[in-house]
Parts: sequence; structure tokens; C-alpha cells
Amino acid sequence: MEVLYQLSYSPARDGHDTSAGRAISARYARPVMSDAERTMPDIPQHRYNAALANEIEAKWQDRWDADRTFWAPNPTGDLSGGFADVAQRRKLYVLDMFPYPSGAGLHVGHPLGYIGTDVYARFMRMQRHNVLHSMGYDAFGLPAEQYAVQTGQHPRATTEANIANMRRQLRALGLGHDPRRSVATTDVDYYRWTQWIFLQLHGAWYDDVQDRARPIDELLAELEEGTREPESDANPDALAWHELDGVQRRAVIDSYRLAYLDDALVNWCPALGTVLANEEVTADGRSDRGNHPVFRRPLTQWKLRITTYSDRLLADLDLLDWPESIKLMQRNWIGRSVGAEVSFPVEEHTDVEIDVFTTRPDTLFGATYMVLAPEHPLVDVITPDQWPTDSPFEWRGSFGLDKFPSQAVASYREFAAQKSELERQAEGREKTGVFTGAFAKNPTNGWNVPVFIADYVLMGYGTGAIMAVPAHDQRDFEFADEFHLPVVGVVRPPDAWFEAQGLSPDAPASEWSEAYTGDGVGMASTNESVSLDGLGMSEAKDRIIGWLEEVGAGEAAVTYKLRDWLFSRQRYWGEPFPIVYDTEGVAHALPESMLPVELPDITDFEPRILADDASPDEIGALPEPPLARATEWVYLQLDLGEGLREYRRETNTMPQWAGSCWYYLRYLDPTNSNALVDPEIEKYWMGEGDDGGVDLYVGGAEHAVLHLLYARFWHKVLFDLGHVSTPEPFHRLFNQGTITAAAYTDERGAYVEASEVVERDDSWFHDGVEVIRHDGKMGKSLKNAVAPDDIYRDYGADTLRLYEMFTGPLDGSRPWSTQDIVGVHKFLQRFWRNAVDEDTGELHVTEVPADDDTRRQLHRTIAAVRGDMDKLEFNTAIAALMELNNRLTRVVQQEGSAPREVVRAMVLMLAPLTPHVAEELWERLGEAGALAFTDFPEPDPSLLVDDTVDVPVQINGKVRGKVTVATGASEADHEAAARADARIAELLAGATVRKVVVVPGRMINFVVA
RNA sequence: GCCCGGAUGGCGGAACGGCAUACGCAGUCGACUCAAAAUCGACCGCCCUCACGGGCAUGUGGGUUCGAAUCCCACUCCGGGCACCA
Repeated sequence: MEVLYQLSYSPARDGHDTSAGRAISARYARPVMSDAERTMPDIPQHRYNAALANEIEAKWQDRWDADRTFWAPNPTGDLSGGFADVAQRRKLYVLDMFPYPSGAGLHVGHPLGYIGTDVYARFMRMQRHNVLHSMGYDAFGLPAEQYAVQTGQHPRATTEANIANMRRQLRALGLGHDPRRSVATTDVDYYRWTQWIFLQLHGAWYDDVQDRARPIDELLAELEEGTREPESDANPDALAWHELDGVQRRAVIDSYRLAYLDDALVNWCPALGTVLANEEVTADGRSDRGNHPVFRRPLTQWKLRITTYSDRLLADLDLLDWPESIKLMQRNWIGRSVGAEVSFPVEEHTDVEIDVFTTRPDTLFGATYMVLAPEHPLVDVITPDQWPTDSPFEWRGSFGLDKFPSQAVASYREFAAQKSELERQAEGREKTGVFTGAFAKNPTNGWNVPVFIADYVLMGYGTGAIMAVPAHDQRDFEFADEFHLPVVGVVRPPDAWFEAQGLSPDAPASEWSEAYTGDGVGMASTNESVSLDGLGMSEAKDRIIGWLEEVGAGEAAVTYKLRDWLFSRQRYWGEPFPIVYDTEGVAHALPESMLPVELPDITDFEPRILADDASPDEIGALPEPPLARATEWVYLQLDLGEGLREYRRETNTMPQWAGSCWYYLRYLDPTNSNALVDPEIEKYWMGEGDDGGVDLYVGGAEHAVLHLLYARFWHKVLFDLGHVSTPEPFHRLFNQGTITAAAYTDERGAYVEASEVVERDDSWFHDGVEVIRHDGKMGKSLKNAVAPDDIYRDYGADTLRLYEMFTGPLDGSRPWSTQDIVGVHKFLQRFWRNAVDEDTGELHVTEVPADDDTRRQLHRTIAAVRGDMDKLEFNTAIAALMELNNRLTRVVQQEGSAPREVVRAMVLMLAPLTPHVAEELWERLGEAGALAFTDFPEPDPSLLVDDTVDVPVQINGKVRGKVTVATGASEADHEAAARADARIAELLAGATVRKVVVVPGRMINFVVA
């Protein structure tokens, strides 16, 4: 079996250590104590301390590599060696969100989740599971490219160096990963398949009837057979397929694709020199990465039609064992709203209607004006040449006292476009807008309502136009207030609302100080054919939607906040698109046989930015991607079926999210050059059907909507097209917490290096200057990172693992405290001492069985540890092991040696948590077999119950004593035992016992008068 | 503003509606030692008490219950997400 791919762990299977591993061994095998200390007679030679831990850790890490301990066999293919041995085991796929290999390396906050998954994976491996656990690298992205711009060093060089360093740091933690599966998204053999998935998206369309994606060829066939009409924006005249010419047909087909070119407003970030997805822009209009200003600009870019999956992305959350908070964030992000679309005829334009979306069709009678988004295409159509007579001066625009409506519209558009998202934010919710000069007709009551444009209506949501009901929508109310538009109430608020407003219960809406948005009784909503008066909100909605459908003025409708995924980036260090353009500018997908499209080597990585961020309004400010300058790569001749022709390549690259959308599939079959993953292997690890997917996926909650939504979308497309067998990629998701640490700022508010701060009298000083303490997520930016290498040096990796698992529940955030580490280190030291003589290094375990109480505690501990580890509650599992060790310490003191049955079980229970020291003791105990695959201890049920149990006795719910009763005693026996207790009897004397509550084995409560 | 989540000793944290504060850190005292370190042991929520014991404590105020850290309502503070989404 030959395993060849880039950037893998070095081939330890040949018996050679990796160079990185060697470095660790050499570095950490060095004793921490000086030779003088080492030879001092009163410091035991064989104490478990950092020096010994480092020796043990290096030894076992080398051994695991040599023995291929964590190679998980596939059922077939290159990686199937040894499968027969595990074929009877159940499979388990444990996955970490893979890291970006940054140059700074790891700090102790990073591996919290990795340690958690490793403990769980090792625990399950000891319960006869074939466990797949590996770690790859999400290595495309901005930092490597920005570093390249600064230094001229190729991103591949820095990326590979960073990956090597992270592998070294992770290896030193003793993580039981299958190294053969460690892919990096930047490997050509990897991104070849990222490009392949893009081709699948490009070659597919969404069939709304079957509710799934299908190959585009099937669409073509249906159009040619005439079983489907070419309904598309690219076919505005609704011509039949046979009436379209070749160019038109092509445009129609392209408009159906899941990957499509779109000319629309994008988030343009001049400082980063690229456009960004909506998900990458923060609420205050800045880039998620780097916090630079972002502007809305039109540009032709690739988009992925994720919106077609809105409903399924929403509905299938129910299949998942995920934290409710993450599901909720995804639901909110998808933002499904139910309501109606209503058409408002435009005055003087018999053929034009303005369609609006509303969630409150029950308030339709109260619509007193309309608003279009400034960039709405109908604005130019409806805007008249002259202002209507009597149109108020204040409506005509405060942006230049415009003589004509077209001028007012133009100047308002300019005003709105020039505002950055940040400026819009800074202005709060102040409403601005301008009258278009046009009127539309409210279909319910025939009112002529003025049509405005205003930037509080967004082109990207709903239809880009609203009906404004100021009485029942706060934004509309504020706009109406600003422009003195009529406010007509059509839902009667409850009396309490009027009271809270300080209004009399019959005050008309024109006197209200805010909109009433709650439920209420319909009023003033009657015409010749429908009435909503007296109806509640939901009845009124049903009634009016029925009426709208009847008269052809509207229909029920659903809208989503989710937008299609902007998929182009003007960067070098990303996956090239497998797309070329012909001389007409038409995009063509390359055939699969031409993959991979490799990134060309260039030397100038900088995106060309033609204007600085001070003048982003120039269209010329848009950049040319670095790849556009690789002209020898860009221009080529190809035969795509029409003979040899000239083409130019797409020079944008894919966003960083692309590679991370599917890496969990490539771990399964990393060396497959014929397919993304072999179907048999995919079914084996992922399972099939609604409850299939990765068994446990652990990562930070910061990926709640970005990565997790994109990955689910790609997986569903692959599912629809038959490439994977489960509708969802990640069955169980767990969010590990973050590690925080003290951070300090000086008087300018700048962070100072936390490790250099000293405490004096409850104050903190850096270089003698007092600084302010805050707590924050550990990291480079707060200058409070702690390197794992330092902890390995001072305590060993097992101690670091144990400490991180002990400080609290895995999903909680916890402060780092180097001071507290000594507690878990001493626990390991004490357990070691219980089994090994510190002076001689001899084992001092006895074959004599443990006493009954010790054995009972052992089995209770086994039961507790098993339960806790199943639930990923490692902190309480460790607490139980500490308690057992405390008892073992007493036994050793009394007996002079430790019972093997206890030591053996404890070694097995520690094996997932502190695998190196456990392996060492396992070997010294002379136990046979690989520890990693030895069965986890099982509790003896008969030892979990005691003969007697202490039960608290309460009087009126307060604990007043404790009695001992036989296990399984009756309620009467409990009561009798309690009454027999001298102190209880005394307290009960003279009182009337009204009631006795007995919960056998738990408590007795006397209720007295 | 809206939506989630949280609040327990000096600190990190334990507690199926039933002995609050497990386990660990820090602290106090003791044993060993000439001494220190290391190790081992005891104590360690607050108040009153020599003690026995009692009172009060799980952010605040109510409620349900024989019994509430746990369930319900309101509020305060902290953390996270969304934010003119019609």
C-alpha cells in the first residue's frame, strides 16, 4: 500500500521519526531539574515530574507512530489495511473544526476542543469502535497572502512552514489522529476536488417540483421535449424554447445554474482589495476580518444559489443533534417570513404594478403611502416629468431643492449610495427619502397613495418595495412623521396600550406617539367585497389573502433574509475557478478532465486597487485580481467541443470557505484520485439516511452561520446529485468554550504583554507603570497568549490535557490559570507514586484484592466516569478519579502497596485523558495488548448498591438529622428509623405530625404543625 | 431595540425537585525535619456560641411545592447573536 500526498505527517510507518517529532523529543527529554538537583538524595529519582513526563511522552508518541496505532482502516481502497480486524466494531467519526495554520502557532486556548475530541475518541476506541479521527488544515486565505505581499515570500512556503509547526505542536499533545488523512485545502490533490464540486454546482439546477437539485442536462432535455417552459429572467418575453436562438438558450440555461454570474451590488472592501460575502460583513458595515469599511458596489461576480435550499436548510435542522442556540442562529439567519405579496397599480401607468411583500396583509387598508428601494428598477419608469400639483415642498427632496422629480430621485440616489454602511449606522434610524412624483392605488380602498424612495427599504429583501402602514409599523410611522403623511389605524389596540400611551381609548391613530404593532381587532377595513373589521390578526390575514387571490391583486408569499452566496474573491491565495471565457465573454465550465486548474506561480500578490478607500465611489476603484497579471496563464487555446479557440481564464478565486465546506469527506478517502470519496467508504463512515453524518463535530460557536451553513448547503447539493448518502453532514455538533485570560491595557488603552505584568497590592504594573486588568479570549491581539510549549516544559502534555479537561464543562468558557495546573499535576504524581516506588522505580502493586469499600468505590467510579465521558463531562469524571486516587493513597499508606485491580482500572480510565502516562504504567504493569484498544472497565452492578444507606431526616423541609436504613427498606421502616433517632424524637415530642413524606433511600420529611 | 444563554465560597467549578458548596486552587494549622523543600494529615461559606447547637446564605423580589440552586413570573447585571428584513 502506497500513500502519497503532500504535507502529510512524515511516514512513520517506515520506522523513522518525523523531524518535528525528533525536535520535540530532543527538546523535552532534557530534565527540567539541574543535575545537582537530580542527584540530591532527598528528591526521589523516579518521581513523576516534568522531566519524566517528557521522556514518557516522547517515547509513546514515537511508539504510536511506529505502531500505526491510530490508523483507522477503511472498508476498501488504499487505506483498508487491517479492516478485517475491526470489521465487527461499530464505526465512529469524530471531527474537529480544522485550524487555519497561522504563523503564530498554537496557544493553550486552541487545543481545548482537540483534546476533548481526542479523549472522547480514545474512550470510544476502548469500547470497540473503529474511530476515525484526523486533523487537516484550512490553509487558503488572507493572512498568508498578506504576509506574501509584505515579504514577497510565496504563500505556499509560509503555509507549509506553519503547517509543519502546528503538526509539531499537536503531535506533542499526544492527539490520536490518523496521519494519513491529514489534508490541507491548499494541496493540489485536494483543491482539484473543490473545483470538481464547483463544476457540480455549475452543472446543476434546482427543480422546484421535485424539490432537489438535478443535473443541468436533464433541464435541457425537458426544455427540448417541451415538458418544461423556459421561465427565467433571461427570457423576459416568455418565448417558447424553440423560439429562442442559441445565445438566448444559453442565457436561459445559465440562469438556472446553482453557480451563476450575477451583476449586482456586492460588499466591496477597498482596504482588503476584495469583495466579501454578506456573512463576512459586520453589523456596523465593516469587514469581519480586519474591521475595514465596506461599500456597496455593482460588480459581476460568481454566486451560489444557496437560497433555493432555504426551506430545506431550515427544516432539516430538526434532524440534527445540535445546540439549540446554533439552530436558532441559523433559523434567524435564514430568516423565513410568511406573509403576502400585493400588487399596487401605478397611476397613469396602466401596465405597471408595484409588488410589495408584507408580513401584515391584515393592515392593508391602512397603507397610506409606498416606498421603493432607491435602486428599484421601477423608479425610472414611474417617475413623471413634473411634480404633481400641490405635492408638498418638503417631499421634493432636501438634497438640492430639485425642480423635477427625476432630479430629486437622482440626487437622493447619489446621497444614499455615497453613504457607507457605517455612516448609515451612525445616523441611527433617522428616516430620509424623496417623493417620486408618482401615485399608486391601494387595491382595497382605492386610495391614491404617494410613492417614495427611501434607503430604509432594501433592494435585496422581499421585492425591494413596501406598502407603508404607519399606524402599525414603527419605521413607517417615523417616516410618516418626518414627511407628514397620514396615519390611519386599522387595528384597534387594547385599552391598556392607550393607557400606557397616555391616550384616551378612542384616540385616532393620528394622535398616537408610536405605531401599534401587536395583535388587535380589525377596524376601518371594509370595502364592497371584503371586511376585516372585528377580526383578529391571523383571521384577518387569511381573509385578506383569500380576497387578494380572488381579485388577482396578490397572494400568500414567503420571503427569506438569506441571500445567494457571493463566491468570487479578488485574491491570489485561493482555489482558481475551473471556468474560462470565450471571446464573446461567455463563461464555459472546463470539463472534469482538465482538472485541476493549478494556481500559477507569480511574484506580485497584491490586488491592484485603483482608488483608495477615501473615494470608493469611483467605479474604477474595483480591483483587478492578482491572477489577471499572470497573462501566460490567463490566455489559452482550448478545444471545448467547438474546435481550438481562444479563451481567457476566470481570474477571481474562491473564498476561504470553499475548502472547509467538504474536508470531512476527503478525510474519508484522501488518496482517491478517481472520486472525491469512494461511495462504499462514504457510506461506511457517514452512515445513511436522516440520522447519518459525522457522529461528533466539535468546534467554536463563531462558525454558527458561516461555515456550518455553507457546508450544509454543499452537502445537500452533493446529496441531491447522488454523491453522498446523508442529507446532513454533521449529525451531532458540540461547541467547545473558549479559554480566557487576564489582559492588561496601559493608559492609552493599548494592550501590554500580559506575561510581563506583575501584581502588587491588588494593582497591576507593567514596566513600573500601573495598567488596567480585563479578561478576554486568549490570543495574540490581547497579548495574553500562553504557549503550550511552556506548559509541556514545566508539567508535560498529559498535565496540560488533564488541566484543560478539568477546569470546567467543555462547552463553557474558562479563565486560564497557570497557578491551578499544579493541582492536576500533583494528582498524576500521586497516582504514579501509588503504583511506582519513587526511589527505586519498582512497581509496588499487590495481587491481593482490594478491600470491600475500596472495591465499591472503584466500581462506582467506573460507572460515573463512563457516564460522564459519554456526555463529554470530563471535569466530573476527573473529579471522581481524584477521589478514587485519594482512597488509593490511604490504602497504600496502610498496606504498603496498591491493589492491582484498582491500579489497572485507573490506568484504563486515565488512558483517554492522559494517554502517555497511562501507556507507561500499562507497560510497567506487564499488561498485554495495546492500551488504546483494551476494553474500558465495566462496573459490577452488584457493587454499585450498598447494604445500607444514610438518609437525611427533615422537619418542615429543614435537615435535622441523618439515619441509616437498609437499602430497599420500606417507607414505614424509614419513618420508624427516623422516629427512633434520639434527636429527631426530641424535636418531634409535643409537635403534631401532620404528614410524613418518605422518598426511600433519599429523604424523610416530617411536616409538623 | 429584538432573540438566546448565564449569575452557586476568596477563585475554577459540583449537585435525577430531596444532605448546597463534590473535586481542585488559594488559605490556616499540624506531623516529619536542626531547618527548609517535598510529602502526609486536619481545618476551611457568613454570623452568634468555649462548646453542644442555632440563625442566614446559590444575583434581587415574588410564586408553586411537604421540600426549590433546580420549576414559574417580574427585575438587575454579565456574555453571545441579530439589527431599518417590511
